[in-house]
Amino acid sequence: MPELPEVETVARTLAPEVCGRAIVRAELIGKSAWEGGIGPEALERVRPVICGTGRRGKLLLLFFQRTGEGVCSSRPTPKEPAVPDMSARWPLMYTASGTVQAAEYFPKGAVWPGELAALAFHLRMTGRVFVFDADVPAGPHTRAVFTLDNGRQLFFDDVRKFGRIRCVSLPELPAWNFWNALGPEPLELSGEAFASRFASVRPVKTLLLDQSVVAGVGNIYACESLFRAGIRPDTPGRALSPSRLKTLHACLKEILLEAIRECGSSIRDYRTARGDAGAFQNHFCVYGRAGEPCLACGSTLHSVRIAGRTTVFCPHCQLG
DNA sequence: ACGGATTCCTGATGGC
DNA sequence: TGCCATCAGGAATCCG
Repeated sequence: MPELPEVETVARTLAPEVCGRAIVRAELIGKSAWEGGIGPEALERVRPVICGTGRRGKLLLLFFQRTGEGVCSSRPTPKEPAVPDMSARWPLMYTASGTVQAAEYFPKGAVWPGELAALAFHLRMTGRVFVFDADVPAGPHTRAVFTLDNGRQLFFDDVRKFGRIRCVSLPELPAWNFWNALGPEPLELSGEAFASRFASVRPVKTLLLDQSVVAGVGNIYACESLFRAGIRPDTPGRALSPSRLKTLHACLKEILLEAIRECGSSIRDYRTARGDAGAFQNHFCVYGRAGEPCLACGSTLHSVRIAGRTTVFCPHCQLG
Protein backbone atom coordinates (compact mmCIF):
# COMPACT_ATOMS: atom_id res chain seq x y z
CA MET A 1 0.00 0.00 0.00
CA PRO A 2 1.47 3.35 -0.94
CA GLU A 3 2.53 5.36 2.09
CA LEU A 4 4.86 8.35 2.27
CA PRO A 5 8.01 6.66 0.84
CA GLU A 6 6.08 5.00 -1.99
CA VAL A 7 4.29 8.21 -3.01
CA GLU A 8 7.58 10.08 -2.76
CA THR A 9 9.16 7.50 -5.09
CA VAL A 10 6.32 7.76 -7.59
CA ALA A 11 6.66 11.56 -7.60
CA ARG A 12 10.41 11.31 -8.20
CA THR A 13 10.19 8.67 -10.95
CA LEU A 14 7.24 10.43 -12.60
CA ALA A 15 8.97 13.82 -12.87
CA PRO A 16 11.11 13.08 -15.96
CA GLU A 17 8.08 11.69 -17.78
CA VAL A 18 5.67 14.58 -17.28
CA CYS A 19 7.57 17.79 -16.51
CA GLY A 20 7.04 20.33 -19.29
CA ARG A 21 4.16 18.39 -20.83
CA ALA A 22 0.62 19.67 -21.14
CA ILE A 23 -2.46 17.56 -20.39
CA VAL A 24 -4.61 17.68 -23.51
CA ARG A 25 -7.21 15.02 -22.78
CA ALA A 26 -8.69 13.50 -19.61
CA GLU A 27 -10.73 10.30 -19.93
CA LEU A 28 -12.49 8.55 -17.03
CA ILE A 29 -13.30 4.85 -17.22
CA GLY A 30 -16.01 2.99 -15.31
CA LYS A 31 -17.00 4.03 -11.80
CA SER A 32 -15.42 7.42 -11.49
CA ALA A 33 -12.41 7.98 -9.28
CA TRP A 34 -12.92 11.71 -9.71
CA GLU A 35 -13.99 13.86 -6.79
CA GLY A 36 -14.38 17.55 -6.16
CA GLY A 37 -15.80 20.51 -8.03
CA ILE A 38 -13.37 20.92 -10.95
CA GLY A 39 -14.17 18.32 -13.58
CA PRO A 40 -11.92 16.63 -16.16
CA GLU A 41 -13.44 18.79 -18.91
CA ALA A 42 -11.76 21.82 -17.32
CA LEU A 43 -8.39 20.13 -17.86
CA GLU A 44 -9.15 19.57 -21.54
CA ARG A 45 -10.22 23.21 -21.91
CA VAL A 46 -7.23 24.74 -20.09
CA ARG A 47 -4.61 22.17 -21.18
CA PRO A 48 -2.38 22.95 -18.20
CA VAL A 49 1.39 22.41 -18.41
CA ILE A 50 2.81 20.17 -15.67
CA CYS A 51 5.83 21.97 -14.22
CA GLY A 52 6.67 19.61 -11.37
CA THR A 53 5.64 16.61 -9.31
CA GLY A 54 5.49 16.28 -5.56
CA ARG A 55 3.76 14.89 -2.54
CA ARG A 56 1.89 16.00 0.57
CA GLY A 57 1.29 13.18 3.05
CA LYS A 58 0.16 10.29 0.87
CA LEU A 59 -1.17 12.61 -1.84
CA LEU A 60 0.67 12.55 -5.17
CA LEU A 61 0.68 16.02 -6.75
CA LEU A 62 1.22 17.20 -10.31
CA PHE A 63 1.82 20.96 -10.13
CA PHE A 64 0.65 23.17 -13.01
CA GLN A 65 2.64 26.02 -14.46
CA ARG A 66 1.53 29.47 -13.33
CA THR A 67 0.13 32.05 -15.72
CA GLY A 68 2.84 34.13 -17.38
CA GLU A 69 5.67 32.03 -16.03
CA GLY A 70 8.19 30.18 -18.12
CA VAL A 71 9.13 27.51 -15.64
CA CYS A 72 9.24 24.88 -18.33
CA SER A 73 9.22 27.05 -21.45
CA SER A 74 12.53 25.72 -22.73
CA ARG A 75 11.43 22.15 -22.07
CA PRO A 76 14.81 20.72 -21.16
CA THR A 77 15.14 16.96 -20.92
CA PRO A 78 14.26 16.43 -17.27
CA LYS A 79 16.45 14.26 -15.12
CA GLU A 80 15.19 12.17 -12.28
CA PRO A 81 15.93 14.09 -9.10
CA ALA A 82 18.84 12.89 -6.99
CA VAL A 83 18.22 11.43 -3.55
CA PRO A 84 16.91 14.46 -1.68
CA ASP A 85 18.94 16.45 0.78
CA MET A 86 18.13 14.98 4.20
CA SER A 87 18.16 18.43 5.78
CA ALA A 88 15.79 19.96 3.23
CA ARG A 89 12.34 21.10 4.17
CA TRP A 90 9.61 18.78 2.93
CA PRO A 91 7.57 18.34 0.86
CA LEU A 92 9.68 19.02 -2.19
CA MET A 93 8.61 19.70 -5.73
CA TYR A 94 10.52 17.95 -8.49
CA THR A 95 10.77 20.10 -11.60
CA ALA A 96 12.65 19.97 -14.89
CA SER A 97 15.18 22.47 -13.61
CA GLY A 98 15.76 21.00 -10.17
CA THR A 99 14.16 20.60 -6.77
CA VAL A 100 12.30 23.43 -5.07
CA GLN A 101 10.10 23.84 -2.02
CA ALA A 102 6.52 23.11 -2.97
CA ALA A 103 5.35 25.73 -0.49
CA GLU A 104 7.12 28.40 -2.53
CA TYR A 105 4.91 27.55 -5.43
CA PHE A 106 1.76 28.75 -3.65
CA PRO A 107 2.55 32.39 -2.88
CA LYS A 108 -0.16 34.96 -2.26
CA GLY A 109 -1.51 36.43 -5.46
CA ALA A 110 -0.18 33.73 -7.78
CA VAL A 111 -2.41 32.98 -10.76
CA TRP A 112 -2.84 29.76 -12.69
CA PRO A 113 -4.57 29.29 -16.06
CA GLY A 114 -8.22 28.61 -15.33
CA GLU A 115 -7.22 28.60 -11.65
CA LEU A 116 -6.05 25.00 -12.04
CA ALA A 117 -3.07 24.70 -9.67
CA ALA A 118 -2.48 20.96 -9.34
CA LEU A 119 -3.80 17.47 -9.98
CA ALA A 120 -3.90 15.32 -6.84
CA PHE A 121 -3.99 11.52 -6.71
CA HIS A 122 -4.70 9.48 -3.59
CA LEU A 123 -3.57 5.92 -4.37
CA ARG A 124 -5.13 4.44 -1.19
CA MET A 125 -4.55 0.67 -1.29
CA THR A 126 -3.85 -0.36 -4.85
CA GLY A 127 -3.64 2.79 -6.96
CA ARG A 128 -0.84 3.06 -9.52
CA VAL A 129 0.34 5.82 -11.85
CA PHE A 130 2.33 5.07 -15.02
CA VAL A 131 3.23 6.84 -18.25
CA PHE A 132 2.84 4.68 -21.34
CA ASP A 133 3.35 5.14 -25.08
CA ALA A 134 0.48 6.42 -27.22
CA ASP A 135 -0.55 3.01 -28.52
CA VAL A 136 -0.88 1.25 -25.15
CA PRO A 137 -4.55 0.40 -24.49
CA ALA A 138 -6.26 0.80 -21.12
CA GLY A 139 -5.95 -2.26 -18.88
CA PRO A 140 -8.76 -3.99 -16.96
CA HIS A 141 -8.12 -1.84 -13.88
CA THR A 142 -7.45 1.48 -15.62
CA ARG A 143 -9.74 4.15 -14.19
CA ALA A 144 -8.40 7.29 -15.84
CA VAL A 145 -6.17 8.18 -18.78
CA PHE A 146 -4.56 11.62 -19.21
CA THR A 147 -3.10 12.19 -22.65
CA LEU A 148 -0.02 14.43 -22.79
CA ASP A 149 0.95 16.79 -25.63
CA ASN A 150 3.67 14.38 -26.78
CA GLY A 151 1.04 11.68 -27.29
CA ARG A 152 2.10 9.61 -24.28
CA GLN A 153 -0.53 8.66 -21.72
CA LEU A 154 -0.62 8.98 -17.94
CA PHE A 155 -2.57 5.97 -16.62
CA PHE A 156 -4.28 5.75 -13.25
CA ASP A 157 -4.91 2.07 -12.47
CA ASP A 158 -6.60 0.83 -9.30
CA VAL A 159 -7.71 -2.74 -8.64
CA ARG A 160 -9.73 -2.08 -5.48
CA LYS A 161 -11.18 1.23 -6.67
CA PHE A 162 -10.43 3.06 -3.42
CA GLY A 163 -8.15 5.61 -5.11
CA ARG A 164 -9.28 9.17 -5.85
CA ILE A 165 -8.30 11.93 -8.27
CA ARG A 166 -8.95 15.60 -7.68
CA CYS A 167 -8.07 18.74 -9.59
CA VAL A 168 -7.40 21.57 -7.16
CA SER A 169 -7.50 25.32 -7.50
CA LEU A 170 -6.11 27.68 -4.90
CA PRO A 171 -9.55 29.14 -4.06
CA GLU A 172 -10.93 25.64 -3.60
CA LEU A 173 -8.20 24.41 -1.25
CA PRO A 174 -9.71 25.87 1.97
CA ALA A 175 -12.88 23.88 1.31
CA TRP A 176 -11.07 20.58 0.85
CA ASN A 177 -11.42 18.85 4.19
CA PHE A 178 -8.81 16.19 3.51
CA TRP A 179 -6.15 18.76 2.59
CA ASN A 180 -7.00 20.98 5.54
CA ALA A 181 -6.84 18.14 8.05
CA LEU A 182 -3.35 17.00 7.03
CA GLY A 183 -0.88 17.31 9.89
CA PRO A 184 2.78 18.25 9.47
CA GLU A 185 5.26 16.20 7.46
CA PRO A 186 7.19 13.88 9.81
CA LEU A 187 10.47 14.55 7.97
CA GLU A 188 10.36 18.30 8.53
CA LEU A 189 9.00 18.26 12.09
CA SER A 190 11.25 18.87 15.10
CA GLY A 191 11.45 16.21 17.80
CA GLU A 192 9.79 18.52 20.31
CA ALA A 193 6.94 19.42 17.96
CA PHE A 194 6.43 15.73 17.13
CA ALA A 195 6.32 14.72 20.80
CA SER A 196 3.83 17.46 21.65
CA ARG A 197 1.31 16.01 19.17
CA PHE A 198 1.07 12.68 21.06
CA ALA A 199 -0.49 13.98 24.29
CA SER A 200 -3.57 11.77 24.04
CA VAL A 201 -5.08 8.73 25.71
CA ARG A 202 -5.32 7.05 22.31
CA PRO A 203 -2.81 4.28 21.55
CA VAL A 204 0.42 5.58 20.02
CA LYS A 205 -0.16 3.38 16.95
CA THR A 206 -3.57 4.99 16.40
CA LEU A 207 -1.96 8.43 16.66
CA LEU A 208 0.76 7.53 14.12
CA LEU A 209 -1.93 6.43 11.65
CA ASP A 210 -3.98 9.60 12.20
CA GLN A 211 -3.14 11.87 9.23
CA SER A 212 -3.94 14.96 11.29
CA VAL A 213 -1.24 14.07 13.84
CA VAL A 214 1.46 13.51 11.22
CA ALA A 215 0.86 13.10 7.48
CA GLY A 216 1.97 10.14 5.39
CA VAL A 217 2.40 7.26 7.87
CA GLY A 218 0.45 4.05 7.18
CA ASN A 219 0.36 0.63 8.77
CA ILE A 220 3.75 -0.61 7.55
CA TYR A 221 5.85 2.31 8.74
CA ALA A 222 3.85 2.71 11.96
CA CYS A 223 4.58 -0.92 12.92
CA GLU A 224 8.25 -0.75 11.87
CA SER A 225 9.01 2.56 13.62
CA LEU A 226 7.39 1.38 16.88
CA PHE A 227 9.52 -1.76 16.77
CA ARG A 228 12.73 0.17 16.17
CA ALA A 229 11.84 2.59 18.98
CA GLY A 230 11.03 -0.30 21.35
CA ILE A 231 7.53 0.98 22.07
CA ARG A 232 4.44 -1.20 22.47
CA PRO A 233 1.83 -0.07 19.91
CA ASP A 234 -1.04 -0.05 22.44
CA THR A 235 0.67 2.37 24.82
CA PRO A 236 -1.38 5.56 25.28
CA GLY A 237 0.48 8.48 23.70
CA ARG A 238 0.48 10.51 26.88
CA ALA A 239 2.01 7.63 28.87
CA LEU A 240 5.23 8.04 26.85
CA SER A 241 7.91 10.43 28.06
CA PRO A 242 9.05 13.25 25.76
CA SER A 243 12.36 11.45 25.44
CA ARG A 244 10.76 8.21 24.21
CA LEU A 245 8.56 10.16 21.78
CA LYS A 246 11.67 11.86 20.41
CA THR A 247 13.20 8.41 19.95
CA LEU A 248 10.06 7.33 18.09
CA HIS A 249 10.34 10.39 15.85
CA ALA A 250 14.01 9.70 15.13
CA CYS A 251 13.24 6.04 14.29
CA LEU A 252 10.28 7.01 12.09
CA LYS A 253 12.44 9.48 10.15
CA GLU A 254 15.26 6.92 9.76
CA ILE A 255 12.86 4.29 8.44
CA LEU A 256 11.07 6.67 6.06
CA LEU A 257 14.40 7.84 4.59
CA GLU A 258 15.71 4.26 4.31
CA ALA A 259 12.49 3.26 2.55
CA ILE A 260 12.77 6.23 0.15
CA ARG A 261 16.32 5.14 -0.67
CA GLU A 262 14.98 1.61 -1.41
CA CYS A 263 12.20 3.07 -3.61
CA GLY A 264 9.49 2.00 -1.14
CA SER A 265 7.95 -1.35 -0.16
CA SER A 266 6.23 -3.54 -2.75
CA ILE A 267 3.80 -5.92 -1.00
CA ARG A 268 1.57 -6.68 -3.94
CA ASP A 269 0.44 -3.80 -6.10
CA TYR A 270 2.74 -0.87 -5.53
CA ARG A 271 5.21 0.02 -8.30
CA THR A 272 7.23 3.13 -9.15
CA ALA A 273 6.10 5.24 -12.12
CA ARG A 274 8.56 3.18 -14.20
CA GLY A 275 6.88 -0.07 -13.12
CA ASP A 276 9.73 -1.24 -10.88
CA ALA A 277 9.13 -2.83 -7.49
CA GLY A 278 10.57 -1.26 -4.35
CA ALA A 279 12.91 -3.19 -2.08
CA PHE A 280 12.17 -2.05 1.47
CA GLN A 281 9.83 -5.03 2.06
CA ASN A 282 13.06 -7.06 2.41
CA HIS A 283 13.91 -5.04 5.51
CA PHE A 284 10.68 -5.50 7.48
CA CYS A 285 11.27 -6.48 11.10
CA VAL A 286 7.64 -6.95 12.18
CA TYR A 287 5.13 -6.08 9.42
CA GLY A 288 3.66 -9.30 8.02
CA ARG A 289 5.79 -11.44 10.37
CA ALA A 290 3.22 -12.39 13.07
CA GLY A 291 4.09 -15.74 14.66
CA GLU A 292 7.68 -15.58 13.39
CA PRO A 293 10.68 -15.01 15.68
CA CYS A 294 11.76 -11.48 16.55
CA LEU A 295 14.94 -10.64 14.63
CA ALA A 296 16.38 -9.03 17.76
CA CYS A 297 15.53 -11.49 20.58
CA GLY A 298 13.90 -14.56 19.01
CA SER A 299 10.57 -14.17 20.87
CA THR A 300 7.44 -14.97 18.87
CA LEU A 301 5.98 -11.80 17.35
CA HIS A 302 2.41 -11.06 18.46
CA SER A 303 -0.44 -9.74 16.34
CA VAL A 304 -3.26 -7.54 17.63
CA ARG A 305 -5.79 -5.21 16.02
CA ILE A 306 -5.41 -1.51 16.74
CA ALA A 307 -7.49 1.12 14.98
CA GLY A 308 -8.83 -1.67 12.76
CA ARG A 309 -5.35 -2.57 11.43
CA THR A 310 -3.25 -5.65 11.96
CA THR A 311 -0.46 -4.67 14.33
CA VAL A 312 2.58 -6.88 14.80
CA PHE A 313 5.01 -6.31 17.66
CA CYS A 314 7.56 -8.06 19.88
CA PRO A 315 6.24 -8.38 23.46
CA HIS A 316 9.82 -8.63 24.72
CA CYS A 317 11.53 -5.77 22.83
CA GLN A 318 8.59 -3.33 22.78
CA LEU A 319 7.53 -1.98 26.18
CA GLY A 320 4.68 0.24 27.30
C1' DA B 1 -17.65 15.88 20.80
C1' DC B 2 -14.99 12.09 20.54
C1' DG B 3 -13.64 7.67 19.27
C1' DG B 4 -14.63 3.16 17.74
C1' DA B 5 -17.07 0.40 14.15
C1' DT B 6 -18.60 0.02 9.54
C1' DT B 7 -18.23 0.61 4.65
C1' DC B 8 -16.18 0.57 0.22
C1' DC B 9 -13.67 -3.15 -3.18
C1' DT B 10 -11.29 -7.28 -5.32
C1' DG B 11 -7.48 -10.60 -5.43
C1' DA B 12 -4.94 -13.81 -2.72
C1' DT B 13 -5.16 -17.34 0.48
C1' DG B 14 -6.53 -21.28 3.28
C1' DG B 15 -9.60 -24.77 4.97
C1' DC B 16 -12.58 -28.53 3.95
C1' DT C 1 -9.85 -29.77 -7.57
C1' DG C 2 -13.24 -26.51 -6.41
C1' DC C 3 -15.80 -23.64 -3.62
C1' DC C 4 -16.52 -20.43 -0.10
C1' DA C 5 -15.16 -17.71 3.84
C1' DT C 6 -11.69 -14.74 5.36
C1' DC C 7 -8.31 -11.20 5.11
C1' DA C 8 -5.87 -6.93 3.55
C1' DG C 9 -6.49 -1.63 4.58
C1' DG C 10 -7.12 4.53 4.06
C1' DA C 11 -10.33 7.42 5.06
C1' DA C 12 -15.35 8.84 4.88
C1' DT C 13 -19.24 8.04 7.35
C1' DC C 14 -22.11 6.15 10.83
C1' DC C 15 -23.24 5.43 15.54
C1' DG C 16 -23.07 5.14 20.62
